[in-house]
Amino acid sequence: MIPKNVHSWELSEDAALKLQSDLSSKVQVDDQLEEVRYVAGVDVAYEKGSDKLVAAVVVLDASTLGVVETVIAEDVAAFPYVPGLFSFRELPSLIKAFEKLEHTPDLVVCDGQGLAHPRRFGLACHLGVVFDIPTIGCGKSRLLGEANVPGEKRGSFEPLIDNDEIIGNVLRTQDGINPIYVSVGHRVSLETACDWVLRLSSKYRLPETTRMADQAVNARLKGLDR
DNA sequence: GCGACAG
DNA sequence: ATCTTGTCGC
Repeated sequence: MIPKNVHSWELSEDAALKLQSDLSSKVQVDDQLEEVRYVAGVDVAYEKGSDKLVAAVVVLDASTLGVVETVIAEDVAAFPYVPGLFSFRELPSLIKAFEKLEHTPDLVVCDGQGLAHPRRFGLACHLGVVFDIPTIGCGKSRLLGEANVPGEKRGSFEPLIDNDEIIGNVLRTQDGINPIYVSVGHRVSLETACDWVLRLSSKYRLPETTRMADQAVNARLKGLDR
């Protein structure tokens, strides 16, 4: 698939900050989902001592959760890891992978936050706006905000709050297992986002989409040094 | 000034 | 994210 909103990735940190503020106005927070036939997961992994990385997008059939397509892109990170500017490090590689995709996903589950971000423009929002596609932010840990501890049962959740604003949900996907952080990426409401994440996390802590992408990325990483 | 800080 | 040792659970 082809990016709809493109911009330069050769940016200083200051320019990246400004771009986030500008692009954040393009994020859609309401449900604009078609029939969800394909759900995609994305992940990136790094080669130990270098900035070489592998990005993967895995498309699953939404009803059977079977893998429909897997694409990989090898790349070199050109931006450092800076909390709050995460997308400028990983998105260029993910875009290369998406450009190889033959199936257009109806929904993308991202590995990182969406609106639960200092400028309300985490990786999930950025990816969503670049392709103008529905995305969900799904993080293993918290970047920003405060929340009560959700109940121990799968499906329990508590709002994640920053500045008196609900920026996401802390969601328990498995009984007694650490909850995860779900937030809106683009064109999906928070309620719908949590519904999907819960549905995709019926067996493990993380969504099946994320697990498949992680698996694809690490398989390629091993193949690199042989 | 000090700590916190997606991956 | 990646590295690492021991421990627990299926």
